[in-house]
Amino acid sequence: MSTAEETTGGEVEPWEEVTPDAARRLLVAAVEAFAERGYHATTTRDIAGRAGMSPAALYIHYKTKEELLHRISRIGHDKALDILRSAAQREGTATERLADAVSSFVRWHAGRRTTARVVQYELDALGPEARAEIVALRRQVDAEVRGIVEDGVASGEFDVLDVQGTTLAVLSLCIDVARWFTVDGPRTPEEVGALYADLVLRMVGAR
Amino acid sequence: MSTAEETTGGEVEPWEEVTPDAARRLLVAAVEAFAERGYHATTTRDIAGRAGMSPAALYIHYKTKEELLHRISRIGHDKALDILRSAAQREGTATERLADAVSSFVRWHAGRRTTARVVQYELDALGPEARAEIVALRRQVDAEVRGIVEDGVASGEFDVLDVQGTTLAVLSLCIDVARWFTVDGPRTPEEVGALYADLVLRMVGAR
DNA sequence: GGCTGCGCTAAGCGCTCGCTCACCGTCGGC
DNA sequence: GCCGACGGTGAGCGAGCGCTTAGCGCAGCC
Repeated sequence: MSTAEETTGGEVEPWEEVTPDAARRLLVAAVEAFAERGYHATTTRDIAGRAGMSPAALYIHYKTKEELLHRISRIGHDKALDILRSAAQREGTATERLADAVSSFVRWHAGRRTTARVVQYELDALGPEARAEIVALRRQVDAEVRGIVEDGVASGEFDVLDVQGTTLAVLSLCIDVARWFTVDGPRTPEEVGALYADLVLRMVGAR
Repeated sequence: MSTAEETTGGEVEPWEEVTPDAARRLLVAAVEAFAERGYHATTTRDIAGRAGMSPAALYIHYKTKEELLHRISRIGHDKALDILRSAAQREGTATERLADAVSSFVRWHAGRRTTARVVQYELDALGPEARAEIVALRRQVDAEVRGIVEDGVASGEFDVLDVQGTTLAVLSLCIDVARWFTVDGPRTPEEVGALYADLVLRMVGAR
């Protein structure tokens, strides 16, 4: 496994699905700007400038500034869901699968922190239709984690009183990594992933 | 204990320290607007409108829109720190104090969710000086929780490998309540507080 | 070599933003 | 009964926003 994969939860080259090249450069610039300043504080001139283009160029590839956020959010949620599904569907005990899910999910939130910030914290800036689409993806994210917790309870591996509440707390813990993590900090994404996997196994009372 | 106190972590009447009355009405309106839409998406016209005043009235009581955010953030952080200090300094075992700290901190984040959202998620909208002041308060918040965890480790009540990392995770878990909690949800602030206190005691390996 | 289509830019439109200013009603002190 | 202080308003300023449009340079085709 390459270093890039280790810090991105399996993501080799991000945004490679966005074409043509100019559209990808604009999208990457938007991710950086949105993560740094927030969607509403970011101007289309700032995005275009970071991509080395004129403000008008943005509107050749995207209809509006909101469409840019929508695309980022959609691709990011797909990726996050992918990561959790890979962990949930692998072979192994519920304990192993939960630890894998948490550590890779956390590695993604820390390693690709700019993307994760936009994905997790700029949801409210989307219009009703786009938000509804993303909320549906988030429900699937919740379902994946809840499934592993339920498996662990059923097999007697876990000791959990409130499955839905505990699932919510586990996801909440992972998601908030995108808020506080910084590359200047004392921990690598891998270390945070390992620490969090341990903490979550304690939360579910894994034996 | 009254219902108001139960859902606000001891806060009887919020913002009573803000005078005169018009300044408090503007500030309460700003908290609602910032929590709902975010600082940058909120206009001074919106804030004034919610307070039943003209846009110009805002500038009689506050120098800028940012000063409003600063005051909200400062008062909110003071309150949050108060809540944690009360729990940390009470008599009892580290286990009891940590459970008390987490449940009351979470009750505040859930019960006064609008305030907590602004306090926890609009920090980046502040200028450098104001942000530095708030960051110092947040370090004190961290120190309070870390103190309890260290006490528990010293007394043998807790089993924690990484004290700083675990403290960070505990606080992160509590803070993120402000993001997902809603009054329409299935849980009351008290229920979330109790659930989270239990989860945190598991995280620190309380016997 | 001339033509066409496309990615891109320079300029700028209409609008709304944070904020200001000239003015006004009310109320306590004398 | 008049006056100054103060909290408030209506109108609007300059700036910067998201987005549009007319036109330009260049690669590909005949």
